[in-house]
Amino acid sequence: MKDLDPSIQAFILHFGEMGSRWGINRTVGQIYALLYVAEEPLNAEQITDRLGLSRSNVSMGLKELQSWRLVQSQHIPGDRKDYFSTPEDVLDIAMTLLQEKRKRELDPTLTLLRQTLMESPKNPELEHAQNRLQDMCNLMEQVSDWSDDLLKLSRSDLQLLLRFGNKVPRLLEMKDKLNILPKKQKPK
Amino acid sequence: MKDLDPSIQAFILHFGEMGSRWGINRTVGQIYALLYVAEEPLNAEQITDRLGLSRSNVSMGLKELQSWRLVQSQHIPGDRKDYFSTPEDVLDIAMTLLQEKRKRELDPTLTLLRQTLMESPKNPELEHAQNRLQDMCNLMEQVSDWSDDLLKLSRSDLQLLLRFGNKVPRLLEMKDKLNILPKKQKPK
DNA sequence: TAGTTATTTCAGAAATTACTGAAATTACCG
DNA sequence: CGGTAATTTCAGTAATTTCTGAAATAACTA
Repeated sequence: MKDLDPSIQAFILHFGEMGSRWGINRTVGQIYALLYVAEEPLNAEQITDRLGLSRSNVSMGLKELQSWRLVQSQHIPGDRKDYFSTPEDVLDIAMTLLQEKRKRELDPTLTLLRQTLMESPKNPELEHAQNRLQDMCNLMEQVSDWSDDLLKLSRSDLQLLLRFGNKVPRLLEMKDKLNILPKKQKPK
Repeated sequence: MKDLDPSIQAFILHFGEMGSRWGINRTVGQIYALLYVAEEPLNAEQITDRLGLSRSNVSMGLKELQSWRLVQSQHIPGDRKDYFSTPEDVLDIAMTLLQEKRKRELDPTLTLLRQTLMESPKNPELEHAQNRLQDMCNLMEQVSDWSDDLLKLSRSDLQLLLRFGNKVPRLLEMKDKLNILPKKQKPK
């Protein structure tokens, strides 16, 4: 791993190792980390050199990261190479991650659950199972709706909400007291 | 896979396949799914039989699930075997998951980032990198604090919050208008 | 306690996933 | 177009992870 300060190197290696927990592989984690701290967009060759990976591996890794929308590519006029970079804004990054994770880790299961719950149970054991699936389905739908709503918030509302933290419960109390949100009202 | 209704079988297989995306393996996913829909706690042998896995694999899978606190074991008087089950309440399950995911997927990185940010940058390139890491660190800390607060909520507040969904932004507006939250807690 | 049953461990096998280099494809330029 | 540089694909290999069966350990009972 060439030309990299030890602390940056440590960061890149860490992302590589965490990659497997996060559902990407080591290479992909490293490429992301490198691009994330880079001052300028980098081309595939530069990435290959700095990380000591094969060119083809870098190509595949970049493709993967693009499929997550975590890196973007751009052309620099007068240069044939593709240059890659990560979005500046960490909140944007987090929202993209939320969206992609939901798509990959939640939606498929939600689909299956809804499908399964269409059938009517034929015996007590099945009925119990269906109840369990219904519980899971309900919760996942709520989480899914929540994340939808999050994704629609403006940047400033998002920041506000994040900074709120432990004050959310107090907001909830407030709602009771002030009776602002009608109990059964549909979303507009 | 014996004695299982096709729809339940589909559910178990699906959990097995999703397992790899969720950071557990197929076997662990299947065991969890089976226990989740079971009417009664099951012992390791029953799991082995119904899923067609090796006894040792089931043992390891159960250990893994216990390390996630997603299944609990209990003794049934007069029976030597251990019986395993999942918590009843899906909200409990979700909160456990949140806690464990944070511990495994967020905390280690937060630790590394904080460590790295102790050092002072020696050149412009490093300074840029440190700024990037600082941004990431701040966001992750906010997410971490948020989840802490979530975990402290009562069941009923949690349910309320979940059902809220898209009304959260309205709450945020409200906060401005009503000036309820003390300003002393200015986030740094 | 010895005898029995249940569980865990672990080394090797099997399966899966990641990585590489060579070849094919694409993109660009004159 | 033809030539060149950049990228992607893909078959084979390497590395990693998962799974198994046998052996060791632990838990219980008479």
